[in-house]
Amino acid sequence: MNTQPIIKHFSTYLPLNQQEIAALESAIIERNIKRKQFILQEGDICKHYTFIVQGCFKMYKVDNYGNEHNLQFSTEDGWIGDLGSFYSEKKSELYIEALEPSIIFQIAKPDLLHLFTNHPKFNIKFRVLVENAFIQLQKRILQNISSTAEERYVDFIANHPGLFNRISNVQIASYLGITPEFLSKIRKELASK
Amino acid sequence: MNTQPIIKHFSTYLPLNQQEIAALESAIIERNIKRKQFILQEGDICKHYTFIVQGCFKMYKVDNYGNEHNLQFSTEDGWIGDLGSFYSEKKSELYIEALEPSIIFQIAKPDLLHLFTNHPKFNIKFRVLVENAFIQLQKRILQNISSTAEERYVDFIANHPGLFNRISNVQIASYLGITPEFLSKIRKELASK
DNA sequence: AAAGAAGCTTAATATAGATTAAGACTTTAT
DNA sequence: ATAAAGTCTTAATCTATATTAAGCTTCTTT
Repeated sequence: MNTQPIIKHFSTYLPLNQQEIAALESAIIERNIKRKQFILQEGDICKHYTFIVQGCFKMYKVDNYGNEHNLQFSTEDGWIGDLGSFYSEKKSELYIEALEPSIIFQIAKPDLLHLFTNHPKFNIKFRVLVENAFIQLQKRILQNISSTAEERYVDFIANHPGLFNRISNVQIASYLGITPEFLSKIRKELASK
Repeated sequence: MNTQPIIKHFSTYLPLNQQEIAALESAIIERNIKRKQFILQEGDICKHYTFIVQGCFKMYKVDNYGNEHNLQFSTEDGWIGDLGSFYSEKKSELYIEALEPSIIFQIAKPDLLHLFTNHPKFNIKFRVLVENAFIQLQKRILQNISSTAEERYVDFIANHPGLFNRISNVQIASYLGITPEFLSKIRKELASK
């Protein structure tokens, strides 16, 4: 198991010493995930924090009409998981599914709590991780309550230059909260400008 | 200065010892805020984490057309602040304004970082605070991309039983991302059901 | 007490975005 | 290699929500 990607991920923010690296390595499990494979399904309890070494995932909810609504995408060097379910240990309402063949590292809750207790640095790193994710979500909420679909699409493309060539417009529409047909219309209008 | 409310707030989650209470007390500044008074304005850097002892605040953005969009309300026993500006030390795009005469405790950034470094318990508490806020925001995003305005209003009322009698419908409409006129129409339809 | 500001509602009209349906194209699985 | 599944687009029609404007009511300030 090549743990370099996650060690690098942590060390960029706060360098880890040998002890901390060893503790981290003993907490992670490597998994290979196929395209379309789920790592979380509605009704499951989310038991792991997942770090993506390679690949791409979507996290979404299926509503009462069977429609999917994408809450989040994550790729290399990012994290994914249903924090609500993870901490409350209640059933999740979300699915997490691989959009590409992927390699992930997972940390189970007891192992994460052990890291928090014995190596304060991880506590800090995860506080900062969640703070940053929170700040991003706030921006998205503001956009959702104050911008048109076209503005949101333009902004999504600008802020996710990597993703745009990697996932389908159907997935992007679901993230923006619009139908694929309307996204197609928006793209046509933008092209003619 | 009666610091009981904030000590109780922390102790409910993780009891504080005498040392920690003393450290917390020396970090906080009490302020009385009048109705319509700002504790943050666009262009300011957010220098404090704010705990609300009594009263009610809204945090909002003013868009290019001069329209306000409410991102968050907070009341007694809650926190408010622009975390993005607080941690990045960049200018905020948000306003935080009292909707009622209020009493707050503020912790300046150096004092908070000092607490984080010297009393790990605060690190944990603030990680959990942000995690919970993050989980709530995720639910709100899901609702925004998957529900009608009527569903969002019904849900807002159900989840904020205290607020509903306390703030105007204009403020609620701004939070939901709709116009006050349309909210009025929704309320009429709900009443006739 | 009076004046002004803010809040709530109604209604007519306009627009953003959804729905339905269909056809062409591309990718994936057998 | 072929069928099946998924993708993208177009267009017609429909619906949710915005805009504008007006009138009435309730707070807030002097």
